[in-house]
Amino acid sequence: MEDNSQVIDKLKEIIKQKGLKYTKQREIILETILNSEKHLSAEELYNLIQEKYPEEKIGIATVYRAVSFLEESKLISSISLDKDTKKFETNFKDHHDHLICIKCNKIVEFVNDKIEKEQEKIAKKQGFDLLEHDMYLYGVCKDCQ
Amino acid sequence: MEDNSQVIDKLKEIIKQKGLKYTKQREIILETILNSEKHLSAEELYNLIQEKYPEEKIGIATVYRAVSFLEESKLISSISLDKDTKKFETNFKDHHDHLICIKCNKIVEFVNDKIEKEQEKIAKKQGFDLLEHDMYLYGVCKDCQ
DNA sequence: TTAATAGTGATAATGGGTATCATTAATATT
DNA sequence: AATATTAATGATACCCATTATCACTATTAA
Repeated sequence: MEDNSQVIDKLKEIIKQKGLKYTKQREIILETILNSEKHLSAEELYNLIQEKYPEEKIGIATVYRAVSFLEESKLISSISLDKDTKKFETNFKDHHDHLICIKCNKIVEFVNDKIEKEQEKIAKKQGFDLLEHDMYLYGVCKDCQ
Repeated sequence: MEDNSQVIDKLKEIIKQKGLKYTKQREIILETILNSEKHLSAEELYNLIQEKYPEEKIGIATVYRAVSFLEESKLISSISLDKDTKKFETNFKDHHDHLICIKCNKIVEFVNDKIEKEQEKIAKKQGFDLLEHDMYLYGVCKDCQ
């Protein structure tokens, strides 16, 4: 996948720049996140990898370590809702915001130009050069009402 | 404190309406949250209460139960950042969003009606009943550019 | 090829949060 | 006011996601 290899190159850069070591495990873990349509918990990542790369035997501790490293390196982000464990997604999808059901934790992603423009205005008015933002809307979805 | 007693009245109402029982413990826990300037974890709440109400002996389990009940009742909210445990604050402060400078960490609070209305629309379109939201804008402030 | 050491896998340990249960206390009824 | 009902509490055992430990492996630089 064209896009993935660019992100993986970033990982290589970061690792080299920090004087660390590039491992197959980190690559597989990052790639699995890149290929996923949805947010994945450490546990889900672990299971997915066992299915998809049965010849590798990546331990759950390595998954936790990698995910922590990748987040620190700003290649992925996490959200943690309620009693659920933390879930991860790549930072290299098109930008989107989140609408989250507080009952079933379903996540709907969306983009809204009006809001984006308004944010830009707010920042400008305060003299800020706007770089990015996070927006989470919390509510109850149709199924859970 | 004038304000607190109004919120405590709400608690009494909710409890009566649900056919539950009003206890000193829940009142103390809610009051402690209302009086705090900052977000408190269950542990911090427990310690604060032991200091401030040494004659009471409120168990940590009761703190967890109360906090969970209060959040469900929409009297308080929680956030959980990073590896931190969940922290609670009253819902009876003014709502605001955050504009944050990534260089000097300055935080500017703001409210924007247009965005609030747009959020409501987005949620409605997806069939969600919107309850609350978090919005963080990240950028570089004038002084740091 | 070798040396140095970061990374890994297995698993023990940790700790925040929950379940259990005997006891206490709030409410409704008499 | 006394009583019956049952929700709430405190103490603590328990659970389970995450982290720490440690012997071993694999990557990098020389």
